[in-house]
Amino acid sequence: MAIERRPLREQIRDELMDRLTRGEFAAGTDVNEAVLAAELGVSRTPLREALIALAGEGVLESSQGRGFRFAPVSRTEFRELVAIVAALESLALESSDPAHLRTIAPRLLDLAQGFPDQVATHATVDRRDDEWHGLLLSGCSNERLIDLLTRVKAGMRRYENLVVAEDEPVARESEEHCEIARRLLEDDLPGAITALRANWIGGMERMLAHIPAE
Amino acid sequence: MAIERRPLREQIRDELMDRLTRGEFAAGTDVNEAVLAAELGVSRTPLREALIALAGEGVLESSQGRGFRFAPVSRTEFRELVAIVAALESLALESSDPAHLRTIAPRLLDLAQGFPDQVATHATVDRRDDEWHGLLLSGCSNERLIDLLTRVKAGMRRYENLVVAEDEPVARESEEHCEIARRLLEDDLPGAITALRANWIGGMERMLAHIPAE
DNA sequence: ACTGGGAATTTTGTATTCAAAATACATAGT
DNA sequence: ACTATGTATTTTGAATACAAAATTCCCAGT
Repeated sequence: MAIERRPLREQIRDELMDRLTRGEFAAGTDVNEAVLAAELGVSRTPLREALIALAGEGVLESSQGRGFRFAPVSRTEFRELVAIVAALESLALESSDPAHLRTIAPRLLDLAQGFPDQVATHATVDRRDDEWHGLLLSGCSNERLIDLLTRVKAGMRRYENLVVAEDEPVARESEEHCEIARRLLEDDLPGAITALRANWIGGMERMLAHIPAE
Repeated sequence: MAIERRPLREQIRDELMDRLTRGEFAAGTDVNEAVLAAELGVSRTPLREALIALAGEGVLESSQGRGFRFAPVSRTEFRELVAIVAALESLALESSDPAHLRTIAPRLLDLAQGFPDQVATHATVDRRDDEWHGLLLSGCSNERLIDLLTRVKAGMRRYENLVVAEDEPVARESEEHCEIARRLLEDDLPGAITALRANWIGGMERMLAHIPAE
């Protein structure tokens, strides 16, 4: 077994993202470095390094002398982020190998239809969604693009746990994914991209209902 | 006069980007933290914070125990970055207020035609180009997008000083900018976007000639 | 001459300390 | 009672100190 040795700052970053996804940090609240460092069992140095990395992704904000705070959420910013992700995923799809897309299309369709269970925690829905989009983009060889997408999506993570209960949205999302997969099956890349955009815009509007007006 | 007080890490980051743009750091070379910190007259702590921020932008890479190094250049990565920037600027243009675009179009045209001086250092050409694109995107209200573009472009900065001498490219660039401006004057947003994409792709190909095969 | 092993040295990663802001608190004055 | 001002406390920002790798260099052995 290859023992893994990653810098503490990266482990901390991941741990913080995990906690953020679990909704442990309220948007807009300050980070107390000493307290958080103690809680994680590390010193402030690597913690601050992790905080700076997260600030670069838009997860945190910082101001002179006042330290870091979890970035507040806003409808405007959410719309901005969705527009960016939609454009980037479109680019990723556009620059994917068509042959590969055809290969994964059936699996995408399966995944989209496959889990019709109504009872699903919000976290699992999101995880499944991430997985689906991950597969969709698996044929994109633009590494910087994939990297960028990952980071921008990290910046959106804090919006995920704003939605408390899911019901109709799951079905819609699933239907939209099917639509995209079907387009890919038919080798209709432009159609797939349009459907993908619609999926993001639609998901955004469904989500917006849960975000308080700023 | 309001005295400015910015964190050291940000000043260091800017200084490093400046030096990088001036070509003081060769791609692929290691950063010696102690030496660089001494040179800048700061301690390693804020320097490392700046390095981590720059690593998040792709300017630097890091690996466990081996510290930071300036990211090597590659034709592949350059193509990836250009594709990303082209897509993001397209989105920015697309989501700009058409009225505002019409307003700035004459100025864009002026700027594009205005400086036909053959003798221009590489740095001034780049600065002028940045300025032009900055004006082009000045009507984009998507702050996160502008932010992201700035960061991705920062990651491209190290490619700029690979070009040693300019000659024909300047004229081409200028001509392409005119084309974009003219489209905007005619309220032809889709046409402007297409021209913008062509501008990026064209600039990329001109640049690629100067990047050694990996 | 070349390879392998093992100190010595350098360099990074993390913790701790120190200094300077910012915040909270208390007290005096109105 | 409220504001203002000065002081204590907390918290961040930066520097230093320490520990753990990684690298270098040297020498023995083949």
